[in-house]
Amino acid sequence: MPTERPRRRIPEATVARLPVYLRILSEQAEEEVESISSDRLAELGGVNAAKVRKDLSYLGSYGTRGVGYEVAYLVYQIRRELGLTHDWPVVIVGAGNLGQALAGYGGFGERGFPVAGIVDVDPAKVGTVLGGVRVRHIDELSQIVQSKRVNIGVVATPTAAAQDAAERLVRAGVTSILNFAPVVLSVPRSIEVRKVDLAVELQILSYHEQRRATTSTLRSVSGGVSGIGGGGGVSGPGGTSGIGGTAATTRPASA
Amino acid sequence: MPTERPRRRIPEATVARLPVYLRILSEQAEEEVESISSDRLAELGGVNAAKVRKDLSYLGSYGTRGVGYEVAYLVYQIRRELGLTHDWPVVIVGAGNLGQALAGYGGFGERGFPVAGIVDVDPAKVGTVLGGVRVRHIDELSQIVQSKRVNIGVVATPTAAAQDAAERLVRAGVTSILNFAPVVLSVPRSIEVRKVDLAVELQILSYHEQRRATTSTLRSVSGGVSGIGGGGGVSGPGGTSGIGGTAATTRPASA
DNA sequence: CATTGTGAAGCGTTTCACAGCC
DNA sequence: GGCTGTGAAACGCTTCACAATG
Repeated sequence: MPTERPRRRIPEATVARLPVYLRILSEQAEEEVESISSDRLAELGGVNAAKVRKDLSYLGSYGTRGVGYEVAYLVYQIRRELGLTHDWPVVIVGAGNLGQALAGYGGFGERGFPVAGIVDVDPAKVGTVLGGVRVRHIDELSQIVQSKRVNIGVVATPTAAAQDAAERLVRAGVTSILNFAPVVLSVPRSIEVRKVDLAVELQILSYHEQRRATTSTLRSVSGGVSGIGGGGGVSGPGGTSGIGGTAATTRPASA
Repeated sequence: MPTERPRRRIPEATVARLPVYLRILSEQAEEEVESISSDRLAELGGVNAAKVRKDLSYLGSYGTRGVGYEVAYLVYQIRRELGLTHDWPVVIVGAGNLGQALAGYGGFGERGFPVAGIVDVDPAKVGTVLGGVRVRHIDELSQIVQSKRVNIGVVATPTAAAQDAAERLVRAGVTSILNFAPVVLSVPRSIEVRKVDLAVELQILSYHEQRRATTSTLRSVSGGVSGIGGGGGVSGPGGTSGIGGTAATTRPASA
């Protein structure tokens, strides 16, 4: 049993799906499922089975032909590959609506990302407690990052303050940033940035809604919606769904 | 001046970037900038200039060679293409931490997505007011969707309740869903679903952090971080940044 | 014989490079 | 001269199809 690290560079698209497999596999493990086929995993994840196999193949060959994958082992391998063998404390900048929600949302800590601290510029907010974490002043950012060994920062400030927040995070020593503000952050190339823009997501939906209305002007206003919750199929109309962020073209499995 | 609708199908990747251009262009318009080149727009958006030009070309040929694009006109074209010529009221299911933050976050309404309603199963939450909107019981969902002509629903429930929420939304007549719960929703193919999973984003960052640690064990602990905020360059190390969700390979412009 | 693992084909996206135009 | 618009090349991701195999 070789515990060697896979040398290959894993494609970004695959990296983005591994967390989804991981969640599904963890659920299966809880339900005492010991083995799973690529077909089943694909069904649960709303993806193509070939994609699942290719994705998993980047981790190494951990399946058994004719049988499937051992759930527990796969969970272990994915965790290792994603660097989830230990916790990654995060620091949140901005204790507004969003920052509060993030701090209060238990799912972060549960999934291995405990909130090491939350900071704000506004002295009025300092001292209040959110999700068990006391809000501290932004000047204490460096100290928090250093003492708690934080690598990941979350920007949850208003748009105007986001760039400054990012710069402070970088100066404090953070190397990855999750940005919720609708701006493109300017940071050194060595810093990994991911952006989540809620308005953009809605605007993409708006595009499809608009298209629906334009493409075929004739259409029964609330056509055949039903047949929900049946099998395991998933997904939007050749659009984006469970896995794959922006460019997943998913089709239901239809067992 | 042809106001004809572009016939071409716009690639999904482009659709995902148009909102970003739109935001930048709107900002430029506010600063009284009348004309902009693909180079400048690329710089501000953290993308390649060729990509900007190709993206905009799908809208039609609205630029002027040797000059650039007229900001106001481009704003108008992108809005039209994205279906943002009118508002899209949204309904939020789930008045927990996240639902509250979303309702309280003014940015939604400002960007053309007013919160038409927020519902919850918990009677204790019904009646409370969030961001100016009173929480109503989930049984009133259909009525809200019908009377306010809502097309877009937001799932902000705990994981366990998400599938039910989605089914209710679909039954109520919603045709697009923005899902914040970490599950793959099973809905009819005709429904457009987009998913935002905060834990997944963090896990992707974790992967890169882990990789950083593994790839080259020798490295100055807090190497050359500086040179921030200088020009207009952007982006991560060949990874994801401003534009492009999952698969943007951005490189700074370095004027 | 069911299911994995994977070359190879297919497809969508990005980038290049330059002709076309103001 | 500067900048757009776009074929064509390059790239990465997805899907197919089937040989390999427990």
